[in-house]
Amino acid sequence: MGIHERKEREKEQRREDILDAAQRVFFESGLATSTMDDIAESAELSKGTLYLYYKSKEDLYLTVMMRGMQLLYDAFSEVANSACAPAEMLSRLSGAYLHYFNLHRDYFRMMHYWQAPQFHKQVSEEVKLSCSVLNQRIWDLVNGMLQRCVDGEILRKDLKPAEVGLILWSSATALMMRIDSEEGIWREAFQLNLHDVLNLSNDLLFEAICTEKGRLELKALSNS
Amino acid sequence: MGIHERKEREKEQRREDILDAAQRVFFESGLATSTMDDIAESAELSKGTLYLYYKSKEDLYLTVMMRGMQLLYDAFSEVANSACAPAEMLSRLSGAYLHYFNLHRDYFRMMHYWQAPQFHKQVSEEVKLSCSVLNQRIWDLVNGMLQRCVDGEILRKDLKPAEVGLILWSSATALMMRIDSEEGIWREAFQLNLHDVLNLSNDLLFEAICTEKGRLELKALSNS
DNA sequence: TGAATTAAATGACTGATGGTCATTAATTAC
DNA sequence: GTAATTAATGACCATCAGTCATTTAATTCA
Repeated sequence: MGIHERKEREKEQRREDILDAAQRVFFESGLATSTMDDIAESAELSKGTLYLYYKSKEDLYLTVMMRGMQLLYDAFSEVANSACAPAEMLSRLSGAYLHYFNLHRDYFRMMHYWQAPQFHKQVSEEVKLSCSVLNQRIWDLVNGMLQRCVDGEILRKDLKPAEVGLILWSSATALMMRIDSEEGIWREAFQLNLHDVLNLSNDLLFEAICTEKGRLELKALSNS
Repeated sequence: MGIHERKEREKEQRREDILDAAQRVFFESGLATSTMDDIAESAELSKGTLYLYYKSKEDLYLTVMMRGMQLLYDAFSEVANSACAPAEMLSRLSGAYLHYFNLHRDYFRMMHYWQAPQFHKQVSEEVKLSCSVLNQRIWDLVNGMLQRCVDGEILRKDLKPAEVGLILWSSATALMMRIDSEEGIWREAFQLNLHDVLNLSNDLLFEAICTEKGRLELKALSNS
């Protein structure tokens, strides 16, 4: 009796269709100015139906955001699974995040909301938990890679992998946020190209956290 | 004819009273769950009156936030005006930001909203402009100090002051955001004290952006 | 096949809340 | 003391997230 299974599939499909519609609307208008009626119209469903699949607008927003987190996970995963030396892996990891930012700016932007609970009003515990779990998986993946860099004597042994990851991630993300919302201002007021600043910031930090061996290998990679 | 002036003063006072009330409510509940009725009640005024002084809830929120920006400006200003050597000034500047974060966490938190326009819905152009101007003044102040560090051969000559400022600011702020909302998670999941990570991140960056002279003077300061 | 049952979808409705405006109250001017 | 001006009010409006009684469609089973 495959009817039950077919129905499950259809339900899952509907969930995805709604998410597609929500994504279109949120990408277009942001959280504040998107309405559930807009999303319903875009999905060609009634508003009530949206609520059969998602508990609140904020849950829907964060569920779209999780697609973005999953893409980031996949990108990092590919780096982690590529059989390459630690130094190259570190370089690729950093490159993957930059690539993600340029390619998936909309998802990147949504992640701020997750980071700032003071703007949450109707986020369900389930969705909060799902986000946390996915977030944690990304960090575990990154920390694993960084641990391999420590073991391979690319990163200084006196630094914990999580510590290094957090430092690199923080400075890069904060600069990306600026690029996203204030790139023009910084170019005009201070003659600064924020993409260059981001590269510089990365270079400085790598310089500071790598072993001598790591510095040499990274330099060799960037010259090749 | 002092009546007109007295009225101006009273109006200004009322504006401040409303802002005090808004601050109490926003600090207590955040933007999303605070209501204009709450603020009106806290101010012992009718809701209509609030709108004689502020155009929208979001304007009110950002005006409270600007108090926080002004406090930061004042703190930085004090550092800039203290007659001390560039190295000590740099050290104090960094310390002032950390002190600000610990002392004025509520204001610090509000600043995320300003940084993320995708969550704006009713922010007026006037208030946006005021925020930008104040923001710019802070950056001018910081850049002036950093320029003095370059001139005093504390900071590397090949780095633009604005570049250095942005890099230091970005990494510190992103870590502070984590401390504010996820301190417990990082302590439990990764045995990381985020305050230590923040210090480490600062040390690494200072190491990378200072001249040899600067490194020595900063080390001397931290030992004294 | 068709009546009975279950499941899915609907959209009119409710409640909350940001924002408005005609009216009232208070102050000032003459 | 009265007219004119200014400030404050709160009932009201509009929007929109979220609900639920009803309808529609699909499935079961006699």
